[in-house]
Amino acid sequence: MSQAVRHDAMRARNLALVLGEVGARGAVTRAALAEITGLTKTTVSKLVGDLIEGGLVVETGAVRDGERGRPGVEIRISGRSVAALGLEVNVDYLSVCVVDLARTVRLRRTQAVDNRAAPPVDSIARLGNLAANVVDEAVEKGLRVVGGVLAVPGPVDRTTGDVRNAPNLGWRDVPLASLLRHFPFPVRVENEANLAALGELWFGSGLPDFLHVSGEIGIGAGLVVRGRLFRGAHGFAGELGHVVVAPDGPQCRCGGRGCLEQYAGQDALLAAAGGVRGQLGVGQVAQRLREGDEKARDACERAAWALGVALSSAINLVDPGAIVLGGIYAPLFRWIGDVVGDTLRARLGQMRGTVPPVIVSRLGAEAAALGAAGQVIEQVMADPAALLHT
Amino acid sequence: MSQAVRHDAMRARNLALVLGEVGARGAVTRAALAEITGLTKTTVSKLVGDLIEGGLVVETGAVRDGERGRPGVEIRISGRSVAALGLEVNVDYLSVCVVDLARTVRLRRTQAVDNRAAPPVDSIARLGNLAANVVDEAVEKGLRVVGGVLAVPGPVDRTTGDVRNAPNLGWRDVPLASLLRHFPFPVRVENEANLAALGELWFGSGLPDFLHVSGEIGIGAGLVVRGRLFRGAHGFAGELGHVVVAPDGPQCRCGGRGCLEQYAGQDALLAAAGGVRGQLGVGQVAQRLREGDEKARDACERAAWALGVALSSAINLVDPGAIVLGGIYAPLFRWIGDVVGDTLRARLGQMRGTVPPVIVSRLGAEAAALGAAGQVIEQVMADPAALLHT
DNA sequence: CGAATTAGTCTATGTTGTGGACTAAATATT
DNA sequence: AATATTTAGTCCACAACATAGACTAATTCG
Repeated sequence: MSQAVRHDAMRARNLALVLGEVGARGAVTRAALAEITGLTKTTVSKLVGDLIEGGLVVETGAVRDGERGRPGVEIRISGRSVAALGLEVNVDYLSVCVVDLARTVRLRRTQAVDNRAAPPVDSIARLGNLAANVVDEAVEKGLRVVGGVLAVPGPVDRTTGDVRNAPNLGWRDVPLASLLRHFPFPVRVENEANLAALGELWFGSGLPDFLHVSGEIGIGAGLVVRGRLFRGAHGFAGELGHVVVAPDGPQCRCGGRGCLEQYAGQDALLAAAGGVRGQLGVGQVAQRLREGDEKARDACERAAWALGVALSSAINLVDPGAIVLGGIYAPLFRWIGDVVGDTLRARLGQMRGTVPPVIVSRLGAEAAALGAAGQVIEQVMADPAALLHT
Repeated sequence: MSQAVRHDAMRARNLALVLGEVGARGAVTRAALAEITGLTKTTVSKLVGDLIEGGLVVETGAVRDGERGRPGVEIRISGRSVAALGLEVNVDYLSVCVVDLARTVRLRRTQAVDNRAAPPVDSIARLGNLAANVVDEAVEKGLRVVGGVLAVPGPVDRTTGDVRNAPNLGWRDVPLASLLRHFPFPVRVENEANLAALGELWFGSGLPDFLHVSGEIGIGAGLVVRGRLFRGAHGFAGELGHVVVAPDGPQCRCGGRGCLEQYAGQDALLAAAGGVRGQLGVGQVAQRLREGDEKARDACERAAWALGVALSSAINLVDPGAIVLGGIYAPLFRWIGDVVGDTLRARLGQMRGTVPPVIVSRLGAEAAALGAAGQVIEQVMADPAALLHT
């Protein structure tokens, strides 16, 4: 519910407005900020003063742009004080990163571990260590880590922050509170597919509207509309893997039949490409494709067709601005992108003038960890006043 | 983009906050409002004073609740001053209504016309007349009509307000500006499925989260999340009719195959129920069903199964809080509701703890016109200051 | 009937943004 | 080279709005 607006809330909003404009434009003078925001020069000066004092922005010297008149002083987001921690547990690796307020990745560590084999407690402890080291390093660099978000591959209970069920990890009711309380700043938990989409938003293509598809063992999707994540009524939106491709298709572990996952999930794709389960990785499939392996090519085509079918349903329902393929689809994009696009055009082209473009994510496995850190940064950008007064 | 907050914006927001609280609770005293909103009694008194002066709320006498202390004076939304016009063009009828700020329907007129047969200009003129009469009557009742929204069955260009293509009506590039400028208040155009969903939100079940399915010739859906309509990147979200049921199913007019519309659209349903096209209405099908007609029953079952399949994809993607069936599915609900529910449970039950309930819309053909008027009311509630200062 | 209690108003005060005057620092003009 | 013009940023008096607490009003309890 929206809250009452008092003087402090007014100030908080205007601070966020100015900070957001600085972030969006990279470097702006106070005078330009006044014109953009509609606030007076006086007010902008005061707001910028507070932001500088809080270390959120810095003056970067006068601009000599050849225009006449006194040159303005450019203001930029400061990357030297506030930072955020991103954490990720996934099936076969752990990853942490520290991102500063200017959205520069300052530190990152990835550790290959089979988290299905290890008990959850061990994985959590290992991640905790990794993160503690990275945070120490960040502090040495003069950064102030103000928050963290942990990405887990499965639905997260939005109220408690616990993981109810992460089938890919084999986790069930894992209480993450112990890990999260380990730090001197708040740490939240969030679904990995959602965070990968946000990673793409803040560190990838820069598009404000898209559906990001994370192909892994399951297939998740994160919908970003006008720069904001769509979560649905309970926070479970984006289960693209169980969208129907063929209602009488192969049995799926979800209880349904013919779900996308059975055609384009990692296991289905690898099996169709001719690997014994667990013996073949996506990297090797890409290698075989480069060598012209027909079985691998057919497997990709089938997966891409199914992905196109499921995405055509998704586009009809949620009308995304673009489709971004990530996860295992990124390395395979050369062999699936066109088939997906063709399938979409065949099913949607007549109805809509334009079909959303299908593009590949340039972010690798770190997408979710980046999105996690980015979410903290976003929170600071949305309410800088919260940081200034404490 | 969020705007700068000045004193007037602060006031505007607090006015909206107070008005919204009055609307949500039906009747509240100033003292209760102060406690609810966190504003001081002084401020609430001033805000309420302005709202009373503007005719948006009224005092309805002291409450004698048996508690000790001075009794408070209850404030309610006033239905006696501000009102909104809802208009709807559909395939076989025109409909207009006037709704007051208390969301009471004050006037409504429906006219059966075959708008496919008539040229668009005639339909528009007829609707204009109908609306002008109703507005006159409203004015006689002392109401001040502050805005209107027109519902059309097809995608609307959000920027110009023109209808690009309404296949069910046979309309193409119909410029509605002439009709819309006819009134001394602004009139916008909006998609009928979206407005039907909003009608359900404000005049129906009262749920804040649901997917409303408008079964007509096409099948549209409107997604409401936390009391707000989800539109997607271009405003074309909710095309449930072209969600894939079977990728190699019957050819659809959209260019795809096996779209939901081919199984559960009005034409498909009536054809399967044994009618020659145009000879049988939904009402008669319901009659036959009551009489135990097997062909009609099988047709409904097949449509319901397909609807369940498509909805399971939709639920996986957008995670709605409930499914509300409207349009032609409302009179047929007795014969399709269970099959839809069973299909959903079979496909989703294992994955999610609970499957969204499938309920029937209690609103009839007026859903969209009500939603249209409701949208104007909502706008007033969201920014009452805009009305007060002019 | 007076004490206690709650509703609502009134007045002085504080916080924030505004608008215009003012100072500062550059380029253009003479 | 000196002066005018232009733009950036600061300063100060003022206005808008919310706050806090005193005050008045209207009720129930004892």
